[in-house]
Amino acid sequence: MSTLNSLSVEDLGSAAQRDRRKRILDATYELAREGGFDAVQMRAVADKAEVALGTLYRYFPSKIHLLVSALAREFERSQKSIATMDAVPGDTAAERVIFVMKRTTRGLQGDPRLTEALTRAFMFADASVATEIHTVGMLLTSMLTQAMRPGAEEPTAEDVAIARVIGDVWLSALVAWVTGRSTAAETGAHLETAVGLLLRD
Amino acid sequence: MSTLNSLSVEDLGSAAQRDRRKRILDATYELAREGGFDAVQMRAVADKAEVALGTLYRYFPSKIHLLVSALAREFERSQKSIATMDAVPGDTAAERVIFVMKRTTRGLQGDPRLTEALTRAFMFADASVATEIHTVGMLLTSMLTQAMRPGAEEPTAEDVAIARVIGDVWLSALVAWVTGRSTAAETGAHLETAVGLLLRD
DNA sequence: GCACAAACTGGAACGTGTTCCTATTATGGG
DNA sequence: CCCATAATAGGAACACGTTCCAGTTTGTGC
Repeated sequence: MSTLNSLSVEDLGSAAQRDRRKRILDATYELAREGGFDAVQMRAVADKAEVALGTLYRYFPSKIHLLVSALAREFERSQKSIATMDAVPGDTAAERVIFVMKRTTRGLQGDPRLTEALTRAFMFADASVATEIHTVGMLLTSMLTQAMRPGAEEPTAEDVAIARVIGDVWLSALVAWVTGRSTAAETGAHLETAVGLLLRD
Repeated sequence: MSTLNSLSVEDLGSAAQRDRRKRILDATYELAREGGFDAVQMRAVADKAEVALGTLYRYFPSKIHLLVSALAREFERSQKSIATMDAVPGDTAAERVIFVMKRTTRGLQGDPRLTEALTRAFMFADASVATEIHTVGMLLTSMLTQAMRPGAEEPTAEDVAIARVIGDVWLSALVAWVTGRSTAAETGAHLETAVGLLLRD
Protein backbone atom coordinates (compact mmCIF):
# COMPACT_ATOMS: atom_id res chain seq x y z
CA MET A 1 0.00 0.00 0.00
CA SER A 2 1.22 3.42 -0.89
CA THR A 3 2.35 6.07 1.55
CA LEU A 4 0.66 8.81 -0.41
CA ASN A 5 -2.61 10.36 0.52
CA SER A 6 -5.67 10.64 -1.60
CA LEU A 7 -5.94 13.88 -3.48
CA SER A 8 -8.44 16.08 -1.69
CA VAL A 9 -10.57 18.67 -3.39
CA GLU A 10 -8.20 21.42 -2.28
CA ASP A 11 -5.26 19.70 -3.97
CA LEU A 12 -6.90 19.96 -7.34
CA GLY A 13 -6.35 23.09 -9.32
CA SER A 14 -8.58 22.94 -12.35
CA ALA A 15 -12.30 22.45 -12.63
CA ALA A 16 -11.67 19.49 -14.92
CA GLN A 17 -9.70 17.80 -12.16
CA ARG A 18 -12.34 18.42 -9.52
CA ASP A 19 -14.84 16.98 -11.93
CA ARG A 20 -12.72 13.89 -12.49
CA ARG A 21 -12.49 13.41 -8.74
CA LYS A 22 -16.23 13.70 -8.37
CA ARG A 23 -16.86 11.27 -11.23
CA ILE A 24 -14.54 8.77 -9.59
CA LEU A 25 -16.26 8.99 -6.21
CA ASP A 26 -19.69 8.81 -7.84
CA ALA A 27 -18.68 5.71 -9.77
CA THR A 28 -17.29 4.16 -6.60
CA TYR A 29 -20.48 4.90 -4.74
CA GLU A 30 -22.69 3.42 -7.40
CA LEU A 31 -20.65 0.27 -7.88
CA ALA A 32 -20.49 -0.23 -4.12
CA ARG A 33 -24.22 0.19 -3.80
CA GLU A 34 -24.89 -2.32 -6.54
CA GLY A 35 -22.44 -5.04 -5.67
CA GLY A 36 -20.52 -4.26 -2.51
CA PHE A 37 -16.80 -4.42 -1.91
CA ASP A 38 -16.04 -6.97 -4.60
CA ALA A 39 -17.89 -5.00 -7.26
CA VAL A 40 -15.73 -1.95 -6.68
CA GLN A 41 -13.07 -3.11 -9.09
CA MET A 42 -10.51 -0.54 -10.04
CA ARG A 43 -10.90 -1.18 -13.77
CA ALA A 44 -14.67 -0.89 -13.43
CA VAL A 45 -14.41 2.36 -11.48
CA ALA A 46 -12.05 3.78 -14.08
CA ASP A 47 -14.37 2.78 -16.93
CA LYS A 48 -17.48 4.15 -15.28
CA ALA A 49 -15.76 7.40 -14.34
CA GLU A 50 -14.33 7.63 -17.88
CA VAL A 51 -10.83 7.92 -16.57
CA ALA A 52 -7.72 5.87 -17.25
CA LEU A 53 -6.64 3.33 -14.67
CA GLY A 54 -3.40 5.20 -14.07
CA THR A 55 -5.32 8.41 -13.46
CA LEU A 56 -7.54 6.68 -10.93
CA TYR A 57 -4.43 5.58 -9.06
CA ARG A 58 -3.04 9.11 -9.22
CA TYR A 59 -6.13 10.40 -7.45
CA PHE A 60 -6.52 7.55 -4.97
CA PRO A 61 -3.43 5.47 -4.32
CA SER A 62 -5.36 2.30 -3.50
CA LYS A 63 -8.81 0.77 -3.50
CA ILE A 64 -8.91 1.28 0.24
CA HIS A 65 -8.16 5.00 0.00
CA LEU A 66 -10.85 5.25 -2.61
CA LEU A 67 -13.51 3.55 -0.50
CA VAL A 68 -12.61 5.33 2.70
CA SER A 69 -12.77 8.65 0.89
CA ALA A 70 -16.21 7.70 -0.37
CA LEU A 71 -17.20 6.81 3.20
CA ALA A 72 -15.97 10.17 4.47
CA ARG A 73 -18.08 11.97 1.85
CA GLU A 74 -21.17 10.03 2.89
CA PHE A 75 -20.55 10.78 6.55
CA GLU A 76 -20.27 14.46 5.89
CA ARG A 77 -23.61 14.34 4.12
CA SER A 78 -25.22 12.41 6.96
CA GLN A 79 -23.85 14.78 9.56
CA LYS A 80 -25.13 17.77 7.66
CA SER A 81 -28.58 16.24 7.46
CA ILE A 82 -28.64 15.71 11.22
CA ALA A 83 -27.16 19.15 11.87
CA THR A 84 -30.06 20.79 10.03
CA MET A 85 -32.57 19.23 12.41
CA ASP A 86 -33.70 21.72 15.05
CA ALA A 87 -33.12 19.30 17.89
CA VAL A 88 -32.47 15.62 18.28
CA PRO A 89 -35.57 14.07 19.86
CA GLY A 90 -35.35 12.27 23.21
CA ASP A 91 -35.49 13.25 26.87
CA THR A 92 -32.28 11.68 28.05
CA ALA A 93 -28.80 11.59 26.60
CA ALA A 94 -29.17 7.85 26.07
CA GLU A 95 -32.35 8.29 24.07
CA ARG A 96 -30.85 10.98 21.89
CA VAL A 97 -27.68 9.01 21.25
CA ILE A 98 -29.68 5.95 20.32
CA PHE A 99 -31.75 8.06 17.98
CA VAL A 100 -28.66 9.33 16.19
CA MET A 101 -27.09 5.88 15.99
CA LYS A 102 -30.27 4.27 14.71
CA ARG A 103 -30.75 6.95 12.15
CA THR A 104 -27.23 6.61 10.87
CA THR A 105 -27.34 2.83 11.02
CA ARG A 106 -30.68 2.64 9.27
CA GLY A 107 -29.33 4.81 6.50
CA LEU A 108 -26.50 2.38 6.12
CA GLN A 109 -28.58 -0.76 6.50
CA GLY A 110 -30.84 0.48 3.75
CA ASP A 111 -27.84 0.06 1.48
CA PRO A 112 -26.28 -3.16 2.72
CA ARG A 113 -23.83 -3.58 -0.10
CA LEU A 114 -22.60 -0.04 0.14
CA THR A 115 -22.17 -0.40 3.86
CA GLU A 116 -20.31 -3.64 3.42
CA ALA A 117 -17.90 -2.04 1.01
CA LEU A 118 -17.25 1.00 3.15
CA THR A 119 -16.97 -0.85 6.45
CA ARG A 120 -14.57 -3.38 5.02
CA ALA A 121 -12.44 -0.63 3.63
CA PHE A 122 -12.45 1.16 6.97
CA MET A 123 -11.38 -1.92 8.85
CA PHE A 124 -8.71 -2.79 6.35
CA ALA A 125 -7.18 0.65 6.16
CA ASP A 126 -3.60 1.02 7.33
CA ALA A 127 -1.64 4.05 8.52
CA SER A 128 -1.46 5.55 5.05
CA VAL A 129 -5.20 6.14 5.24
CA ALA A 130 -5.00 7.70 8.71
CA THR A 131 -6.00 11.14 7.48
CA GLU A 132 -9.18 9.92 5.86
CA ILE A 133 -10.00 7.69 8.85
CA HIS A 134 -9.46 10.50 11.29
CA THR A 135 -11.99 12.63 9.43
CA VAL A 136 -14.61 9.93 9.81
CA GLY A 137 -13.81 9.38 13.48
CA MET A 138 -14.12 13.06 14.30
CA LEU A 139 -17.44 13.34 12.52
CA LEU A 140 -18.87 10.40 14.40
CA THR A 141 -17.61 11.60 17.77
CA SER A 142 -19.00 15.08 17.28
CA MET A 143 -22.36 13.73 16.16
CA LEU A 144 -22.55 11.72 19.37
CA THR A 145 -21.35 14.36 21.82
CA GLN A 146 -23.81 16.82 20.35
CA ALA A 147 -26.61 14.35 20.86
CA MET A 148 -25.50 13.79 24.43
CA ARG A 149 -25.43 17.47 25.35
CA PRO A 150 -27.37 19.46 22.79
CA GLY A 151 -26.45 23.10 22.67
CA ALA A 152 -23.24 22.71 24.60
CA GLU A 153 -20.27 24.42 22.99
CA GLU A 154 -17.56 22.08 24.19
CA PRO A 155 -18.10 18.44 25.13
CA THR A 156 -16.48 17.33 28.38
CA ALA A 157 -13.62 14.86 28.39
CA GLU A 158 -15.95 12.18 29.71
CA ASP A 159 -18.45 12.88 26.94
CA VAL A 160 -15.74 12.38 24.36
CA ALA A 161 -14.54 9.20 26.05
CA ILE A 162 -18.07 7.81 26.08
CA ALA A 163 -18.62 8.82 22.48
CA ARG A 164 -15.47 7.04 21.44
CA VAL A 165 -16.52 3.86 23.22
CA ILE A 166 -19.91 3.99 21.56
CA GLY A 167 -18.20 4.53 18.25
CA ASP A 168 -16.08 1.45 18.85
CA VAL A 169 -19.10 -0.67 19.68
CA TRP A 170 -20.87 0.67 16.65
CA LEU A 171 -18.00 -0.23 14.36
CA SER A 172 -17.68 -3.71 15.78
CA ALA A 173 -21.42 -4.23 15.47
CA LEU A 174 -21.35 -2.94 11.92
CA VAL A 175 -18.53 -5.30 11.06
CA ALA A 176 -20.45 -8.21 12.54
CA TRP A 177 -23.49 -7.17 10.56
CA VAL A 178 -21.86 -6.63 7.18
CA THR A 179 -19.98 -9.89 7.48
CA GLY A 180 -23.24 -11.70 8.11
CA ARG A 181 -22.35 -12.67 11.65
CA SER A 182 -25.31 -10.89 13.22
CA THR A 183 -28.66 -9.57 12.07
CA ALA A 184 -29.72 -5.95 11.86
CA ALA A 185 -31.95 -6.47 14.88
CA GLU A 186 -29.12 -7.92 16.93
CA THR A 187 -26.90 -5.05 15.90
CA GLY A 188 -29.47 -2.54 17.10
CA ALA A 189 -30.10 -4.36 20.37
CA HIS A 190 -26.42 -4.63 21.10
CA LEU A 191 -25.97 -0.92 20.51
CA GLU A 192 -28.87 -0.07 22.79
CA THR A 193 -27.42 -2.24 25.52
CA ALA A 194 -24.05 -0.57 25.22
CA VAL A 195 -25.52 2.93 25.28
CA GLY A 196 -27.63 1.97 28.28
CA LEU A 197 -24.56 0.77 30.13
CA LEU A 198 -22.58 3.89 29.33
CA LEU A 199 -25.24 6.53 29.82
CA ARG A 200 -27.20 5.63 32.91
CA ASP A 201 -28.58 8.98 33.98
CA MET B 1 -15.28 -17.17 -0.43
CA SER B 2 -16.27 -20.73 0.22
CA THR B 3 -19.14 -21.85 2.38
CA LEU B 4 -17.13 -24.68 3.84
CA ASN B 5 -15.62 -24.61 7.27
CA SER B 6 -12.05 -25.16 8.21
CA LEU B 7 -11.26 -28.73 9.12
CA SER B 8 -11.04 -28.97 12.89
CA VAL B 9 -8.89 -31.45 14.73
CA GLU B 10 -11.93 -33.67 15.33
CA ASP B 11 -12.63 -33.86 11.61
CA LEU B 12 -9.30 -35.44 10.95
CA GLY B 13 -9.04 -39.17 11.21
CA SER B 14 -5.41 -40.09 10.88
CA ALA B 15 -2.39 -38.94 12.81
CA ALA B 16 -0.79 -37.88 9.54
CA GLN B 17 -3.69 -35.52 8.92
CA ARG B 18 -3.55 -34.02 12.37
CA ASP B 19 0.12 -33.52 11.83
CA ARG B 20 -0.47 -31.80 8.49
CA ARG B 21 -2.97 -29.48 10.14
CA LYS B 22 -0.50 -28.63 12.87
CA ARG B 23 2.30 -28.02 10.36
CA ILE B 24 0.02 -25.67 8.44
CA LEU B 25 -0.95 -23.66 11.51
CA ASP B 26 2.67 -23.54 12.68
CA ALA B 27 3.80 -22.27 9.29
CA THR B 28 1.04 -19.69 9.30
CA TYR B 29 2.02 -18.55 12.76
CA GLU B 30 5.67 -18.21 11.88
CA LEU B 31 5.11 -16.38 8.61
CA ALA B 32 2.67 -14.03 10.31
CA ARG B 33 5.11 -13.31 13.08
CA GLU B 34 7.87 -12.52 10.63
CA GLY B 35 6.04 -10.45 8.08
CA GLY B 36 2.42 -9.90 9.03
CA PHE B 37 -0.66 -10.36 6.91
CA ASP B 38 1.06 -9.88 3.55
CA ALA B 39 3.74 -12.43 4.33
CA VAL B 40 1.15 -15.13 4.94
CA GLN B 41 0.98 -16.10 1.30
CA MET B 42 -0.81 -19.31 0.56
CA ARG B 43 2.03 -20.66 -1.60
CA ALA B 44 4.52 -19.81 1.14
CA VAL B 45 2.42 -21.49 3.81
CA ALA B 46 2.07 -24.58 1.66
CA ASP B 47 5.81 -24.70 1.01
CA LYS B 48 6.77 -24.21 4.64
CA ALA B 49 4.25 -26.78 5.84
CA GLU B 50 5.44 -29.15 3.11
CA VAL B 51 1.96 -29.56 1.76
CA ALA B 52 0.54 -29.00 -1.70
CA LEU B 53 -1.43 -25.84 -2.33
CA GLY B 54 -4.58 -27.84 -3.03
CA THR B 55 -4.21 -29.64 0.27
CA LEU B 56 -3.86 -26.37 2.12
CA TYR B 57 -7.14 -25.27 0.59
CA ARG B 58 -8.76 -28.54 1.56
CA TYR B 59 -7.90 -27.91 5.18
CA PHE B 60 -8.64 -24.18 5.21
CA PRO B 61 -10.91 -22.90 2.47
CA SER B 62 -9.37 -19.43 2.42
CA LYS B 63 -6.53 -17.35 3.78
CA ILE B 64 -8.99 -15.76 6.19
CA HIS B 65 -10.15 -19.10 7.57
CA LEU B 66 -6.53 -20.03 8.00
CA LEU B 67 -5.59 -16.90 9.92
CA VAL B 68 -8.70 -16.88 12.08
CA SER B 69 -8.06 -20.51 12.98
CA ALA B 70 -4.53 -19.57 13.96
CA LEU B 71 -5.94 -16.74 16.08
CA ALA B 72 -8.33 -19.15 17.77
CA ARG B 73 -5.45 -21.47 18.64
CA GLU B 74 -3.46 -18.60 20.17
CA PHE B 75 -6.47 -17.49 22.18
CA GLU B 76 -6.96 -20.94 23.57
CA ARG B 77 -3.36 -20.97 24.69
CA SER B 78 -3.67 -17.55 26.28
CA GLN B 79 -6.84 -18.50 28.07
CA LYS B 80 -5.28 -21.67 29.40
CA SER B 81 -2.31 -19.73 30.71
CA ILE B 82 -4.61 -17.37 32.56
CA ALA B 83 -6.81 -20.21 33.79
CA THR B 84 -3.84 -21.85 35.47
CA MET B 85 -3.22 -18.78 37.59
CA ASP B 86 -4.67 -19.21 41.08
CA ALA B 87 -6.45 -15.88 40.93
CA VAL B 88 -6.43 -12.85 38.76
CA PRO B 89 -4.89 -10.02 40.81
CA GLY B 90 -6.87 -6.89 41.58
CA ASP B 91 -9.39 -5.81 44.19
CA THR B 92 -12.14 -4.60 41.93
CA ALA B 93 -13.70 -6.04 38.81
CA ALA B 94 -12.28 -3.14 36.81
CA GLU B 95 -8.75 -3.83 38.00
CA ARG B 96 -9.00 -7.52 37.24
CA VAL B 97 -10.47 -6.93 33.79
CA ILE B 98 -7.76 -4.43 32.99
CA PHE B 99 -5.16 -6.92 34.14
CA VAL B 100 -6.51 -9.58 31.80
CA MET B 101 -6.80 -7.19 28.86
CA LYS B 102 -3.32 -5.80 29.38
CA ARG B 103 -1.83 -9.21 29.67
CA THR B 104 -3.51 -10.39 26.50
CA THR B 105 -2.75 -7.17 24.69
CA ARG B 106 0.87 -7.15 25.76
CA GLY B 107 1.25 -10.67 24.47
CA LEU B 108 -0.10 -9.48 21.16
CA GLN B 109 1.84 -6.23 21.08
CA GLY B 110 5.02 -8.15 21.64
CA ASP B 111 4.37 -9.63 18.22
CA PRO B 112 3.09 -6.73 16.20
CA ARG B 113 3.20 -8.40 12.83
CA LEU B 114 1.43 -11.47 14.10
CA THR B 115 -1.24 -9.32 15.67
CA GLU B 116 -1.66 -7.33 12.50
CA ALA B 117 -2.19 -10.48 10.50
CA LEU B 118 -4.68 -11.98 12.91
CA THR B 119 -6.64 -8.80 13.55
CA ARG B 120 -6.95 -8.04 9.86
CA ALA B 121 -8.18 -11.52 9.20
CA PHE B 122 -10.73 -11.22 11.99
CA MET B 123 -12.05 -7.93 10.65
CA PHE B 124 -12.23 -9.19 7.12
CA ALA B 125 -13.94 -12.47 7.88
CA ASP B 126 -17.39 -12.96 6.41
CA ALA B 127 -20.25 -15.26 7.38
CA SER B 128 -18.44 -18.36 6.14
CA VAL B 129 -15.95 -17.92 8.99
CA ALA B 130 -18.69 -17.46 11.60
CA THR B 131 -17.87 -20.72 13.37
CA GLU B 132 -14.22 -19.83 13.86
CA ILE B 133 -15.09 -16.26 14.87
CA HIS B 134 -17.63 -17.46 17.38
CA THR B 135 -15.00 -19.60 19.04
CA VAL B 136 -12.78 -16.58 19.52
CA GLY B 137 -15.64 -14.41 20.78
CA MET B 138 -16.69 -16.96 23.36
CA LEU B 139 -13.15 -17.33 24.63
CA LEU B 140 -12.75 -13.59 25.05
CA THR B 141 -16.11 -13.14 26.74
CA SER B 142 -15.49 -15.95 29.18
CA MET B 143 -12.02 -14.63 30.02
CA LEU B 144 -13.56 -11.28 30.86
CA THR B 145 -16.58 -12.47 32.83
CA GLN B 146 -14.35 -14.72 34.88
CA ALA B 147 -12.12 -11.77 35.69
CA MET B 148 -15.16 -9.73 36.65
CA ARG B 149 -16.59 -12.32 39.02
CA PRO B 150 -13.92 -14.84 39.91
CA GLY B 151 -15.25 -18.14 41.13
CA ALA B 152 -18.78 -17.53 39.91
CA GLU B 153 -20.24 -20.43 37.96
CA GLU B 154 -22.51 -18.47 35.65
CA PRO B 155 -21.98 -14.86 34.62
CA THR B 156 -25.04 -12.62 34.76
CA ALA B 157 -26.61 -11.20 31.63
CA GLU B 158 -25.19 -7.79 32.49
CA ASP B 159 -21.74 -9.25 32.95
CA VAL B 160 -21.93 -10.76 29.49
CA ALA B 161 -23.20 -7.50 28.00
CA ILE B 162 -20.36 -5.56 29.58
CA ALA B 163 -17.84 -8.14 28.47
CA ARG B 164 -19.07 -7.89 24.92
CA VAL B 165 -18.78 -4.11 24.92
CA ILE B 166 -15.26 -4.35 26.27
CA GLY B 167 -14.47 -6.88 23.60
CA ASP B 168 -15.75 -4.48 20.95
CA VAL B 169 -13.65 -1.63 22.28
CA TRP B 170 -10.67 -3.92 22.45
CA LEU B 171 -11.07 -4.98 18.84
CA SER B 172 -11.48 -1.42 17.62
CA ALA B 173 -8.44 -0.33 19.61
CA LEU B 174 -6.47 -3.25 18.27
CA VAL B 175 -7.45 -2.36 14.73
CA ALA B 176 -6.39 1.24 15.29
CA TRP B 177 -3.12 0.03 16.71
CA VAL B 178 -2.22 -2.53 14.06
CA THR B 179 -3.07 -0.08 11.31
CA GLY B 180 -0.72 2.44 12.87
CA ARG B 181 -3.43 4.91 13.76
CA SER B 182 -2.71 4.85 17.48
CA THR B 183 0.21 3.91 19.70
CA ALA B 184 0.34 1.03 22.14
CA ALA B 185 0.09 3.51 25.01
CA GLU B 186 -3.00 5.14 23.54
CA THR B 187 -4.55 1.75 23.02
CA GLY B 188 -3.98 0.84 26.65
CA ALA B 189 -5.28 4.17 27.93
CA HIS B 190 -8.39 3.97 25.81
CA LEU B 191 -9.10 0.49 27.09
CA GLU B 192 -8.68 1.60 30.69
CA THR B 193 -11.03 4.50 30.14
CA ALA B 194 -13.66 2.23 28.65
CA VAL B 195 -13.38 -0.32 31.44
CA GLY B 196 -13.58 2.48 33.99
CA LEU B 197 -16.77 3.76 32.41
CA LEU B 198 -18.36 0.33 32.28
CA LEU B 199 -17.31 -1.02 35.65
CA ARG B 200 -17.72 1.74 38.20
CA ASP B 201 -18.16 -0.19 41.42
C1' DG C 1 -3.19 -58.83 -0.50
C1' DC C 2 -6.43 -56.45 -3.71
C1' DA C 3 -9.50 -53.16 -5.44
C1' DC C 4 -11.47 -49.02 -4.86
C1' DA C 5 -12.12 -44.45 -2.89
C1' DA C 6 -10.23 -40.64 -0.72
C1' DA C 7 -6.43 -37.68 -0.04
C1' DC C 8 -2.32 -35.61 -1.67
C1' DT C 9 1.20 -33.65 -5.07
C1' DG C 10 2.74 -30.51 -8.47
C1' DG C 11 1.66 -27.16 -11.25
C1' DA C 12 -1.12 -24.59 -14.78
C1' DA C 13 -4.55 -21.10 -15.19
C1' DC C 14 -7.61 -17.24 -14.01
C1' DG C 15 -9.18 -12.74 -11.75
C1' DT C 16 -8.22 -8.53 -9.70
C1' DG C 17 -5.21 -4.97 -7.30
C1' DT C 18 -1.22 -2.62 -8.51
C1' DT C 19 2.77 -0.93 -11.24
C1' DC C 20 4.88 0.71 -15.27
C1' DC C 21 5.59 2.45 -19.87
C1' DT C 22 4.71 5.18 -24.16
C1' DA C 23 1.99 8.25 -26.82
C1' DT C 24 -1.15 11.97 -26.56
C1' DT C 25 -3.40 16.00 -24.61
C1' DA C 26 -3.90 20.10 -21.32
C1' DT C 27 -1.84 23.86 -19.03
C1' DG C 28 0.87 27.81 -17.99
C1' DG C 29 4.95 31.05 -18.75
C1' DG C 30 7.62 33.70 -22.21
C1' DC D 1 1.54 31.52 -30.37
C1' DC D 2 5.21 28.20 -28.82
C1' DC D 3 7.57 25.54 -25.77
C1' DA D 4 8.22 22.92 -21.50
C1' DT D 5 6.11 20.43 -18.18
C1' DA D 6 2.59 17.96 -16.09
C1' DA D 7 -1.51 15.21 -16.55
C1' DT D 8 -4.05 11.71 -18.91
C1' DA D 9 -5.13 7.67 -21.99
C1' DG D 10 -4.48 3.09 -23.16
C1' DG D 11 -2.86 -1.01 -22.12
C1' DA D 12 0.82 -4.54 -20.99
C1' DA D 13 2.81 -6.86 -17.12
C1' DC D 14 3.26 -8.63 -12.46
C1' DA D 15 1.77 -10.60 -7.77
C1' DC D 16 -1.03 -13.30 -5.08
C1' DG D 17 -5.58 -15.57 -3.75
C1' DT D 18 -8.14 -19.06 -5.63
C1' DT D 19 -9.63 -22.89 -8.71
C1' DC D 20 -8.86 -26.87 -11.27
C1' DC D 21 -6.81 -30.95 -13.15
C1' DA D 22 -3.91 -35.30 -14.05
C1' DG D 23 -1.22 -38.40 -11.86
C1' DT D 24 0.34 -40.61 -7.50
C1' DT D 25 0.03 -42.12 -2.78
C1' DT D 26 -2.51 -43.49 1.28
C1' DG D 27 -6.14 -45.65 3.67
C1' DT D 28 -10.19 -49.00 3.92
C1' DG D 29 -13.33 -52.91 3.31
C1' DC D 30 -13.26 -57.45 1.82
